[in-house]
Amino acid sequence: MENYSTYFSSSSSTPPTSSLTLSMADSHAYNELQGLKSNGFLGLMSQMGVVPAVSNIDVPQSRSFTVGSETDVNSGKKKGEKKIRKPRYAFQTRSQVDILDDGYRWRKYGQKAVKNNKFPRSYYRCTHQGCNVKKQVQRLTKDEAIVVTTYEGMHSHPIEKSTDNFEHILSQMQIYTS
DNA sequence: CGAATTTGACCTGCGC
DNA sequence: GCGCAGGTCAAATTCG
Repeated sequence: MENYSTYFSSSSSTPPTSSLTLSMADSHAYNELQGLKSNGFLGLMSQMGVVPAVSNIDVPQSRSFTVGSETDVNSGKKKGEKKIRKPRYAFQTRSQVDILDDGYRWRKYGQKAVKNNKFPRSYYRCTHQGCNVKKQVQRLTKDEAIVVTTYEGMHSHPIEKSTDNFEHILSQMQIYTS
């Protein structure tokens, strides 16, 4: 069921916010694309010459995106290891479905309703062992056609499914890099 | 039968 | 210190 794509073609009467809006959380600290070279989805984008950009995501409530801070989930007691920065990459995608299959296998582990959003936010985790990549999918309450997918972490394993399909989808999308 | 989803509870950080 | 909001866990349930 590859229901995504579709909307990307209708670029005629759609505002700049439509299509795909690529944005990086906290470019300030991660503009070096550490490890972004060839890691599945993100790597794919860098191959296409996509440059991380900010200021594309227009979030009225900054609460929605806690960017600029390490998502260290170490509760209270941390092992005192090196500060592992946790970059998060947000993607605004115009799609009618929430599930944007990027080739990896995700297991949903939670769903919460956001305060200023009438739509719930879904939390996914990569099912690969040792792969702690997380992603959360959220829909904008203003434009329910916009789905924001936030990736957290990097995959350290090959994609399980054929990327060809996704590449094809990407080719249909317009990526704004400002 | 195993894997993935669902859903409420629980935990933690932050603001007041 | 309390309450709110976001994030995660885990048991039960459903699906393939």
